Amino acid sequence: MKESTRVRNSEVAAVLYEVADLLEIEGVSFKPRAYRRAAQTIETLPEDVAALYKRGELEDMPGIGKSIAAKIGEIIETGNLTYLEQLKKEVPTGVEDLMGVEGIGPKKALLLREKLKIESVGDLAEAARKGKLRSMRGFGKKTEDNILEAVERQQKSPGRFLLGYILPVAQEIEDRLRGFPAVEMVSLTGSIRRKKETIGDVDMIATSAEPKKVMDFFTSMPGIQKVLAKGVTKSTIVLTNGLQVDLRVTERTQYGAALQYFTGSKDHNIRLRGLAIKQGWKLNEYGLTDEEKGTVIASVEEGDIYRALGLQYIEPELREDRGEVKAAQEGKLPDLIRPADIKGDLHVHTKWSEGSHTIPEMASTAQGLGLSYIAICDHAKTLAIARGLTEEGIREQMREIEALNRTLDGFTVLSGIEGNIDRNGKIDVSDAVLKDLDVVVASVHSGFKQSEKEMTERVLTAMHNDHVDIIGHPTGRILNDRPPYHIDLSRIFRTAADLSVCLEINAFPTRLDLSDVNCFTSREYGVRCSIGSDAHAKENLRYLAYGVATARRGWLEKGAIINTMGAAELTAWLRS
DNA sequence: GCCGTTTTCGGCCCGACTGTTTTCAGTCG
Repeated sequence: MKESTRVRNSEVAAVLYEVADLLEIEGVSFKPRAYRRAAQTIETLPEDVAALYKRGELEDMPGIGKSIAAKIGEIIETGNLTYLEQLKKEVPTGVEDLMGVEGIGPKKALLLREKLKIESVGDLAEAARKGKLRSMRGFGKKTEDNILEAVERQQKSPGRFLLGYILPVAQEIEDRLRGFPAVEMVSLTGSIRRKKETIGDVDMIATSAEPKKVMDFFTSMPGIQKVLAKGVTKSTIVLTNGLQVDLRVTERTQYGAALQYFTGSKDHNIRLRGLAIKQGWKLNEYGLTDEEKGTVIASVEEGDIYRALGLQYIEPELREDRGEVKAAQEGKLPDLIRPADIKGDLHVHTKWSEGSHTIPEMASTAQGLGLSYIAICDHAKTLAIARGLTEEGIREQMREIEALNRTLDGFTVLSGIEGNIDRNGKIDVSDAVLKDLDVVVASVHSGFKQSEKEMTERVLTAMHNDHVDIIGHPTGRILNDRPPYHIDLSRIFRTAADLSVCLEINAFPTRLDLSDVNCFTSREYGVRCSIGSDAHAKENLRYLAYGVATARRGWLEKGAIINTMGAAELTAWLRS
């Protein structure tokens, strides 16, 4: 197959996801889940789906049977899927958009389209303002008001919230609840506990003997824009920044079950329920129970539930139904990297280029965070916009670092650079300078529109430069803003493993690049990664934790991450 | 549409809350 027409795994997955969405609108049961599961399998495939297809091995993959395999074949052969085209014709235009509005599901969306000819969110707001919705069965004045408000919120909303920016906000609410006397235990749950890169809303649970008091407290905290729901055990608020927060209150004896249940993911829970059903048990937010005998098997602590189901404890970051339940059954879960394993930060900017703080300021903040080294990796000359360093500048900075290191105790500053990879794969710093630096990161900062072949060759060329240690933010994506550039990651992974060049897990909240899914597939190749905060100010150094979270979501162990080594061991390894 | 240590057909998670209803459907997670 020609390079230019090669269908990417992500594109095949996207088609399957769309089929799932459309089937869901049509009210078809079970099939949407089947298509989503298949899409997820394709997404996390360590190799090209086309290669698998050619070998006739598609049906060996989890969630892919005869029917979906044939459809994937059609996508690969023709770039199209007639089944999807047909579904698109069946589902009236606009219905998908309408379902994006809070409180509108498939039933209401179809009804609005059918009865009122509403095709867009704009139409919907217009009709609501004119009071046209309340005439329809199942709609009333209240529904109309809520829809209007939901549309307004949606229009103001910045999309999904980035983990790195929203976790501190969520933790503040958590602390506030913890400080309320009627609250016993409190925890974040949902996607924020699983440390997903973006968060739709924040879920939390608390235990209390007086749930009503807790609900009153929760729904009257400062900074609330609207209370969406307030019940005895469950309430939902919207903060002034548009963030939605759900709180569930349970009894202390059911804390573990609630924590497990509300942490999800949905697919992970469905799999667990399946295990429970096989035992003749039932699993819900109140506990794992044997209905026949009327006994509670586990509910107090989360770990009890996994144990009772015959599983190793599964860390929240792994609960995405990517094979973790099977691995836990077999006792083969990875021993995930922990934040405390990280000894240093391998991507730090300073005032020398576009950073806000000096080298000593960054070093002292890092030491305060428990790190024992940082690598100063400012931009080089090509990035004039970021005040990139000339070669003389780099030499001068190296002298400052050397002098600083003589004054530091128990901490080392490594000299480094974030070189720019030009369109031909050349680094904008000469070998003579590169060879004297401790750490060389090389990244793509421009020419994102190159073809996949060009981009891949470009980065491979950079990797073949003997002095390059790390490829920075390897896919160039910016969350909520810029998709990854087209690059053949399987070739990058293979070469990274062959040449012992590391791939960065850039921990900056807008990047998280490599992504969790990329990390997951990289394991198959034996790639080593580095985690770097890409800090542009001392306050950013804490972002390192989000890189660790991404690595954990990608099943990575300590050994896969080079900055779990101490400074001496690391520099020796980089030189070898 | 997939799957299987109850297996090749019959399952596939389940409860809270809202707003509309007069006993429940729709939505959400």
